[in-house]
Amino acid sequence: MSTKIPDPPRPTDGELEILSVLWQRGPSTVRDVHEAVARRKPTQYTTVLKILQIMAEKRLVRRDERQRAHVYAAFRPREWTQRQLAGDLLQRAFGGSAKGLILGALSARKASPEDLAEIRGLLEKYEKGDL
Amino acid sequence: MSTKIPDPPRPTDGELEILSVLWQRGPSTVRDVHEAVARRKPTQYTTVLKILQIMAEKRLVRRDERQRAHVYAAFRPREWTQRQLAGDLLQRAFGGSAKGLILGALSARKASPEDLAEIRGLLEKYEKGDL
DNA sequence: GTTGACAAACGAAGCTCTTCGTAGTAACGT
DNA sequence: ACGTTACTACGAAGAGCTTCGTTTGTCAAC
Repeated sequence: MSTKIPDPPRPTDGELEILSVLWQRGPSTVRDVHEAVARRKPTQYTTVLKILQIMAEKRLVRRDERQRAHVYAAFRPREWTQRQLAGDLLQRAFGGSAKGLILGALSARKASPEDLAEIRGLLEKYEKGDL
Repeated sequence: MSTKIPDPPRPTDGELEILSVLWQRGPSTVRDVHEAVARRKPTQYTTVLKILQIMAEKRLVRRDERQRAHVYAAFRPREWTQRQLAGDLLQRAFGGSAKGLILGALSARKASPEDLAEIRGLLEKYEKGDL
């Protein structure tokens, strides 16, 4: 019998910013995260710490307390959370129409030819059911 | 010289729910919106009213007060807001990678063959710069 | 005009998110 | 041992979102 782990809630803006750092850096101390965050936005060390603590309660991150400087890591893989967020927005703002969301994504930001090629690849994979 | 209208802020969850109703129904009274919302989630009339009032302040909706029952309408076209939301999530959660967002959208929700065909159409249009 | 209905407006409470100051605590160098 | 540094923990304030009860205003019918 497996321990049931409820899905974590949708991360807030601040939490997502921190998750992005963890996705990029891998398991990190508060100091690491703070440095990364503060580079883009003046932020207090304890603010980052507090958010990370709350995220740990919410199971958005996992905390390793074996060292004095605790090490935090994203609880779910990046892809999992991203899929969650995409699906959530899809549902809430696009009435479930993937077409609409993709149109929005394409028009909101320039995609390179390489991106487009990759996207085509995704479509083919998807049609074959490989996704 | 045109009067500058600042972009409205990103709608909250509750606001987006109401926007969806307005997108679907077009300009509506509070009563109309409330009926639509209450069908999916027990909600008080005055709650919907309050949120609509706040949305009017934020310029998320426009209010026509000529009738006793004020008529509310989305301030920006649906497509505009959707593009905004897609771009925002793209930036915040996918590091600007449209590929990632599209992958997320596809894997989060089943897309029909017709959808896929339309998406291909979008890609072609996009490559031609028609978007 | 008084009453009844329906609508907007107001005010407050509860909650979450964010932020920061401060206090406590463990490790380290001298 | 002592003071300094680095880190966690705690508490509270401020803002925004949501919710709802209550009040105010308007209109029409009698």
